[in-house]
Amino acid sequence: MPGLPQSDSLPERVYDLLHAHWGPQDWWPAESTIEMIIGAVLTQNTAWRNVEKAIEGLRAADLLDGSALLSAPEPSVKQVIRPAGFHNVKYRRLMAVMRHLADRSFDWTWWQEASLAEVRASLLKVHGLGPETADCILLYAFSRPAFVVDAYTRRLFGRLGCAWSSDPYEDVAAYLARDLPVDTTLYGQYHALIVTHCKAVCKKVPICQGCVLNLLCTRPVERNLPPRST
DNA sequence: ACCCAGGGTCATA
DNA sequence: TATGACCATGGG
Repeated sequence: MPGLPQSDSLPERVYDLLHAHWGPQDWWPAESTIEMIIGAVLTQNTAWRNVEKAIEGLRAADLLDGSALLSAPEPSVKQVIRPAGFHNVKYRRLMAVMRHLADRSFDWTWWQEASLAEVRASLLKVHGLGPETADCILLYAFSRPAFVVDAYTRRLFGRLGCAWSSDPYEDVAAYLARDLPVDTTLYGQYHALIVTHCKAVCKKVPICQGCVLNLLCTRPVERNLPPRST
């Protein structure tokens, strides 16, 4: 209906409500690019407070540094990251990422200047970096407009009637970003707001009383992703 | 004694 | 290709 005001899409409405309620989020909590990347690996399926302990341990040991991490003794690194869990797996993943970054001498020029698709593909080649971790790094370490989809995102939109539980990551991201401006700051805020919101009120057990999205929650409708064009 | 957390990989059917 | 097990620790 041309001429009539277009109603906002669901992702836009959710963003507006979350931003109005929780305010601007200060993300990613890291003092350097390498610290952000290390944190992105350590926080895989792990509560952030446990990651903080590991990161502070690394900081105290002067290990928030790619070269230092690569040359540090394996047992000592594992000991320090132990609070973040999965230390054997995460040690291997950290080393794999650091070696990958060492290929470009821990210089960020290429990461900042190559196309988003190229950088994403490069990150995904690293064993232990999946789509979510790669997009977090793209978004928060390299300020690229990569839309992050995590379990909270699926849960939150699931509450709003979106039947996405098993749709591919890229499909969900493409749908959510479709009606949003391509904007790094916006994407960064969006992901942070979803995490903040879900940690507070959108737990696995539904708590929709008093939730800021209650207006949207009241009448869940099946919202399936459109069929993939390819 | 459960369940959960800012995922990803691998083996199996 | 689609589930399930596994990885490990700390807090509720």
